[in-house]
Amino acid sequence: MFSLPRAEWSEPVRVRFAPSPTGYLHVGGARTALFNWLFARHNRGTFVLRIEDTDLARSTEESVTAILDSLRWLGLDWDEGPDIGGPYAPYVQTERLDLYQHYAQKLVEAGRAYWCFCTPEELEERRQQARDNQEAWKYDRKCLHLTPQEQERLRGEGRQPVLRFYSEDTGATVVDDLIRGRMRFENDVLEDFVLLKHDGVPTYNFAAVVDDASMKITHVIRGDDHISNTPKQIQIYRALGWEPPKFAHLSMILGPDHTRLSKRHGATSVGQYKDNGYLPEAMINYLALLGWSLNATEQIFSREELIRHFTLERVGKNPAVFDNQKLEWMNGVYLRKLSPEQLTQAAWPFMQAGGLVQEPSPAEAPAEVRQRVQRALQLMQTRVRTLAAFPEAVRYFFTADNPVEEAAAAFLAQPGAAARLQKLADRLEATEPFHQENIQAAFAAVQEELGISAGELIHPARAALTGRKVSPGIYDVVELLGRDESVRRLRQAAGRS
RNA sequence: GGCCCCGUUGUCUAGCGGUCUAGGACGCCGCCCUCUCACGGCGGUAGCAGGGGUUCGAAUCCCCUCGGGGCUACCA
Repeated sequence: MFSLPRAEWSEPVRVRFAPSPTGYLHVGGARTALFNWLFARHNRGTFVLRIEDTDLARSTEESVTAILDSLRWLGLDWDEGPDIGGPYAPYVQTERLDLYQHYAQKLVEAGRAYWCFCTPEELEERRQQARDNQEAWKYDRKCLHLTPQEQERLRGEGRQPVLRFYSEDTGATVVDDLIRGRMRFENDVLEDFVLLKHDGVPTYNFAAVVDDASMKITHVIRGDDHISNTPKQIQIYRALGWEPPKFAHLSMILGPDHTRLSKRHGATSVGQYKDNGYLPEAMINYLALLGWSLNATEQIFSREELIRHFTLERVGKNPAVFDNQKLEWMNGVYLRKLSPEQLTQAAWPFMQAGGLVQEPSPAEAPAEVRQRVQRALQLMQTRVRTLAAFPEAVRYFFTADNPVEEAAAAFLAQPGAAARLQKLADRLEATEPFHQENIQAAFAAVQEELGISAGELIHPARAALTGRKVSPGIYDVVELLGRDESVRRLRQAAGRS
């Protein structure tokens, strides 16, 4: 049985991720971007990146850069966007102001929009009054029937009007959501919302519609905080005589307290996860599972597998709590998949930040240093879950005088410990060549000579060599430390105990 | 308050009327491996929000209640 190529007969898929540059890329935004990207790639469609910077007060250039950086780090590449252009450029809303003006004019001409001179203060007053009377507030259309003369007069007074949409009074707007099914909204609950702000800049609902339509977006996949905007947008499409795209609303990502995930819950930006030592592959995989699943049995998916299997039908509709523990576990899974070279490359910046290496990259380090770092990282590869944990985990391989943990000190304080360490030092000093097999033999010889168990020698040795109670296998530790350093540490500890 | 969305173990989820004494994953607990820790292997813990229907039969369909969330801006 062959499956037919998907969506081959209909128009090619075009989706977009449209962040507003008012901060960093949030994991919720990243998940939305990911689902759009997966949908586009799965359907061999186009993934568009558009910057929605109509909030002049809060949008910043730094945010744009940060968001683009995070998307690149995640490997979510776009086919059209602000930096690379495309057939529907520009991809930044503040560079498309003429377009919104043009369609605003069309709406005015069609009698579907009108100028409103009410000031925010006046509106607030009336809103408050409605609240006091326990009434639901909806813009009262005070300015709907202003004559041209009255409008002139108000403008003369220096009032800068907003443009309001004349929304439908009767009937209902139905949305057939690809994830949620049919949703129905009574039109009379919608007020005449603002299309153009007093400075002529469009509001989100207007700009998004004009752009989605003019950019030929076929599927709008976004967070469910936009569900209540959808009927407004559909009405705009209708008023302009346009065919609305298909909608798919993703449920929110929640914090542990089941409220919308926010800074209060700790790390929430993609950049923070990068800085905290997470791998982009792990992040992608984890985010994909937040709302999507193939069969609930498989958890680990490569990028290619996600693309191959991703469909909107398998996206769930219930909100998901972001689980840092599972992300961490998954990061560990991906960490263990890395080759020694990849591991070294990935962990290097953290090693540098931890002060264990000087060079900014493995390529710039002497081969000997590189080898040593690589080996140390390998020894900890199954024992650590984030890249950021490496420096602390391997520190004693790189520093001469290491603090001795309390638990480790107990091993050194045991009667006879000093003699054992002394003997071990002597043996190791004479071990040649200094490799695993011979090192193990040296340990065995001391044990036999002293008539003690492996643990009775190894535990104090570990304490002496690492200052810790736990470490990688002791023979690995000794080998990497090298003969001179191992002997030195053993004797030093023996002398102290 | 109004409108809308959602509701399977602590968390992510499978389940689309019978194969469910509800499966997988994270977490947690125990055992094995073992020089410690981790990895790995094995096992355990815990759930269909509640109540009414429909049906021979409901986690699955309908209604109500309850709970959670979102929107209700000249923010997106």
